[in-house]
Amino acid sequence: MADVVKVTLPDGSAKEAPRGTRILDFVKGSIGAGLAKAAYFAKLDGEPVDLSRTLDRDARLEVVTTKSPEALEVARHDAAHVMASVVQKLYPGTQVTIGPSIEEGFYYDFARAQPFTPEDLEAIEKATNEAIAADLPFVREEVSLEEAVALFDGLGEKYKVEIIGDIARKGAKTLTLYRHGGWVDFCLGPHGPSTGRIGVVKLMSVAGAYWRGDAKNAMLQRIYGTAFFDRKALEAHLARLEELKKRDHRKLGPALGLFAFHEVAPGSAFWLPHGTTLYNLLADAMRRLVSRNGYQEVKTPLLFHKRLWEQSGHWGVYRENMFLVLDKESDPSLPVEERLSMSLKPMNCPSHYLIYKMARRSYRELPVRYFTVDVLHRNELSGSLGGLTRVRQFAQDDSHIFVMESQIPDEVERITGLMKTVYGAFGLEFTLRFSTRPPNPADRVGDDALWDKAEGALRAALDRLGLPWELNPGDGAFYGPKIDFVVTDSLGRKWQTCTIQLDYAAPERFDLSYAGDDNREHRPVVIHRAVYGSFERFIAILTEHYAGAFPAWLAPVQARVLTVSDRFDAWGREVADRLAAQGWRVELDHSSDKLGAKIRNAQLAKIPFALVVGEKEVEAKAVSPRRHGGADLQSMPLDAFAELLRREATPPF
RNA sequence: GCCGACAUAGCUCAGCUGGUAGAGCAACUGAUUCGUAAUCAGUAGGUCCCCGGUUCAAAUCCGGGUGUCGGCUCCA
Repeated sequence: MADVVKVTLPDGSAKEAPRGTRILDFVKGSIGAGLAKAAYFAKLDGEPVDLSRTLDRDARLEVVTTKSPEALEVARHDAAHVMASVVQKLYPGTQVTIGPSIEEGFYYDFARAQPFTPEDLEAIEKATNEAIAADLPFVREEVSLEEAVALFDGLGEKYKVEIIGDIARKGAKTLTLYRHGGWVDFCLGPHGPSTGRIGVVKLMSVAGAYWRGDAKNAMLQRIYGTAFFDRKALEAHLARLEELKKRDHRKLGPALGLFAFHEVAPGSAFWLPHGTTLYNLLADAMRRLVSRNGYQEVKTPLLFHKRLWEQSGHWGVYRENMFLVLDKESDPSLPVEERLSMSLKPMNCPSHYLIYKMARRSYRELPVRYFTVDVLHRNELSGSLGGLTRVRQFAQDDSHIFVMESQIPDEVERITGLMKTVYGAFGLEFTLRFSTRPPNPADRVGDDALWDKAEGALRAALDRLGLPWELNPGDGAFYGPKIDFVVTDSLGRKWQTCTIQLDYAAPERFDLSYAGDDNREHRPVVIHRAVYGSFERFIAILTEHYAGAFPAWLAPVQARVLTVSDRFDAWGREVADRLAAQGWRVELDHSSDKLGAKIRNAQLAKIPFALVVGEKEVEAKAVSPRRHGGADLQSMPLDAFAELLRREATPPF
């Protein structure tokens, strides 16, 4: 066996090193001191490893420096370890569980009878940063599972012992320990070289979290934090959080008169005049779009007898989420549970199936596309309600499309076309995620042949679209595979909005059929789809995306006329009236405020156009528009402004 | 639902260890008639989330409830 190993670098060049050389020493000696200083961890043949590991075989070596997002991810995991060590020092008797790095930071779950207070958090943060300053090396050690159990059992860490049991069941024989200072935890690694390299840690919040996320398990204390290599990056992150807070639809919605909540109706919004305008504009635009695309709008009952839900299967699996209603003519001697035999609909699908069944269908009329904007109710857990994104009452731009199997690819393409039109109009990027059958056959209906067919059809449709998509194996609905649209807003946040779901099960349950060209009965396939998703959630996304400054076509008030003084109110009034008569949404500010104040108020109300009217404008029968955001347009005749509105404020679809 | 925090005027917030509730903005009234992000003065506005308890006395302390917010596996 040669006592040198060949190390291939990312640029393709190869170097030799004595077998057993530490990666960090190799980098320092054979590549450069600068890289060694910036290095955080490394990859050997693509596998992440500590810099303290040795080169024992020929391998490709990639050095990951603190410039890489991957290094930050590792550093945050390092930070979780350091914080946990500090917590155990400060609060003896606290047990550790898990502490992963997450998208914007890290968390660590602790088992401790007493919750952490905000003051505790401050103390922990301070001590964590002190431990970082102490620059303790992370030391890796591999031990047998028996040794590990003995170690953690001895420390009284019963959650850790439980995790080791899981690891043993997965077939592992050894465990890697990481120590810093006198503290020890186990994890896959890698870690950075030492605590000092982490940078700066900021603790964000405490929260309860169930062990393994299951409400049946013990409640743990979770501490969320984040870490950055330098303070500046941390401050940028905190500034971004501030910006998010400013854009929060829960704040902007009531402030702009869009919607409000009241404690007598948790989870159900009151739509105020401006919000109702916005809601209706979105609904009207969608109605026009779908009616041009072969959809038929229908309205169905809100209240149904439970027999419908028994047939659809909801009564078994979804009953917890439905609002049940007492049938007062039911037998009073029956238990209340049985008298609650009516329910508010949580979904539109079954009623669309019933409409489909109200006539005998021919292959000639497929695809049949029903569209409904009706109020739906779902009884979400009180603790999960929040703003417009998690509500109990909402409406979807919901459709169910009945197709022959051969029509699936065309129909999916057609639906995706709608998505492109709509999301393009809002400047929202989206990516596609294809979810396939749940892995456990017990969690799905239909045999493998059916699933093969359904997945094949969706995949074929995806390929034809030519849009990039990623696979999300095993995440399909129990009745069929689906395509999810993940939208990215102006702040880079991702939202799962609409889905296209193939459903082979519902046609069976409801015995749906159509007469084919062979004059025999066939089963159609149902496609569930929504473009906005729910109006409530979509308005929340748009509000934050636009920071409340909606484009002119959507703005509840499109223009506000500002008179320079009340000598010009008559022309101001006429401007407002004439624009309103043409269907534009206009207000007049004839208060005795000075122009500067009127401008300011119009800006704060995020109205797209402020129309200044003074002496010049009266003489010229003109207005001087000023865009939200400050751009001052030249004075123009009123008709020219109306033309500008026609160009900019007409719904794009 | 569970864990934690919070709840004072329309909004943003102050109100110390218990002693008759305050500011700014908004609103209203008056004056001002003004050219691109705040004119001045005055007036009014409160079930201190709700229900109990302790106390001579509760926004404040205690208990219960409601609502809101942060969370409740991105799995060593």
